[in-house]
Amino acid sequence: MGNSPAAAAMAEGATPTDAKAPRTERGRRTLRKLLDAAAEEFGEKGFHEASVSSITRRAGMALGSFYTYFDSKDALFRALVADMSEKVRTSARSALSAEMSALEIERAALAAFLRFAAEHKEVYRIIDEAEFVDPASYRDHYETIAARIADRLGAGAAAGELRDDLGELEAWAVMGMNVFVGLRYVVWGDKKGLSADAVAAGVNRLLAEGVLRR
Amino acid sequence: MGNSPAAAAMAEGATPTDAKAPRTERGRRTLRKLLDAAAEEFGEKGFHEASVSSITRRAGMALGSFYTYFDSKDALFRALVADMSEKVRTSARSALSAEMSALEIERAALAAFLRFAAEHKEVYRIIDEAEFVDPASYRDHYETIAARIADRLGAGAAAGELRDDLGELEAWAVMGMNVFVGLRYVVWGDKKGLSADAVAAGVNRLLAEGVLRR
DNA sequence: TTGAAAGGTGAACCACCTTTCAAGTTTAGA
DNA sequence: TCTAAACTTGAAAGGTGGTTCACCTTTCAA
Repeated sequence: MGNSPAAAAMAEGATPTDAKAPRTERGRRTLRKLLDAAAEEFGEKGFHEASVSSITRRAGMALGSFYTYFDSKDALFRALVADMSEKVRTSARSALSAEMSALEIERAALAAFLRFAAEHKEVYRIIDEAEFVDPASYRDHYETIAARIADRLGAGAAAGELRDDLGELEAWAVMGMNVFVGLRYVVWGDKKGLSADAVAAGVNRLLAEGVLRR
Repeated sequence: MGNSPAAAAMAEGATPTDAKAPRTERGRRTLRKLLDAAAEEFGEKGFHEASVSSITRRAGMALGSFYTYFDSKDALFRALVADMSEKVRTSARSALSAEMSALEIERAALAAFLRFAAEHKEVYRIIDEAEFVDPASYRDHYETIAARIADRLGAGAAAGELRDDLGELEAWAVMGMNVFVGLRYVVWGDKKGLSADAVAAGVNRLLAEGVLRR
């Protein structure tokens, strides 16, 4: 939140028309307030319950100003999804380093994602709702992440650490595990639940050993 | 679709007031047409884009008749979620038999779920949208399924086949894998994609062996 | 200093849909 | 057969909230 999500949205695949680029410093500040307010509002209420007037109220500006920055409520939502999607990917990637083993990489990526989700519980709601408001972004989000996981698995295989028959299917399975344990232990988790590291460790052991008794 | 979803909804935890029980044969037919039309409409358009008038048009009846059977659009949606949720659980359970090994049970459950999803692609949209329209049902749906998976894993451990430290975390991980491969290969899958059995086999191998090269 | 562009304002417009209702038709059981 | 209850009908009430617009204020480069 706060670090120019519009610019991030532009850098990604989002249509340039999603946000109208402000030309002055004041304009950039206002756009940022709008995006932050929208993340809160959509996160709390969901797309349809959220209202443009409530978002502008939250951002401390008049209703009409909204349309200086976005063509529609939908366009705002699309910009937000692109931004969140980017942040999710960045959060996982920044936790990785080259000297980790393939398994450590998966553990670190999941732990980082879980920590990010804990700080930004809105991401789940916002990205999930994109399935209905902006299906293309939704699909794109998960396909991009799956592709990244598949790459990591491929690299692990090339290094001789992982099975060399891992592909897209396994990448989607790993992604599904990660998303669902995040939903359960981070978004719905109570205070005394498992920590991000504990969850990541458990999932990692599943990847390493499977479920069979040995 | 068609086998008295209202009754199923009642049998489950859904509020009895979600659907008003018809008293004549004609009424039961009308309620069924309404529920089937709603499953189509919500599946295609999502909750908010769907309209009561379009649903009644699809069902071939007057707009006003809707309120003979449901108090609101929300109530209809709730009844539908309860019904779909029940069907998902039934589909997996009916594919299992006692003489299967723990691993075979997981494979069969996933294959059955995938086949069900292939025939009822609306389930994904309807259940996913419950996150926004009826959060309690959404959470309930996944918690119930996770509990069932956890039970199966526990039984496998008791039989000496599976690790005896598998719990809720692993159940959520398995559920996540299943849901996501279903999304990718069934809901979004093209004609020439992997079959339900091929997907289930791949996921099952992950459960059996993990990702490490051996 | 100045004026054109950028940004801000909020009342009002309007399209869309859920829900109601009063009046008709059908069903089922006595 | 008869009648009360069940069911059907579609026009219209009523609410909601996204979007527009004409006018005002601020910014900034020349």
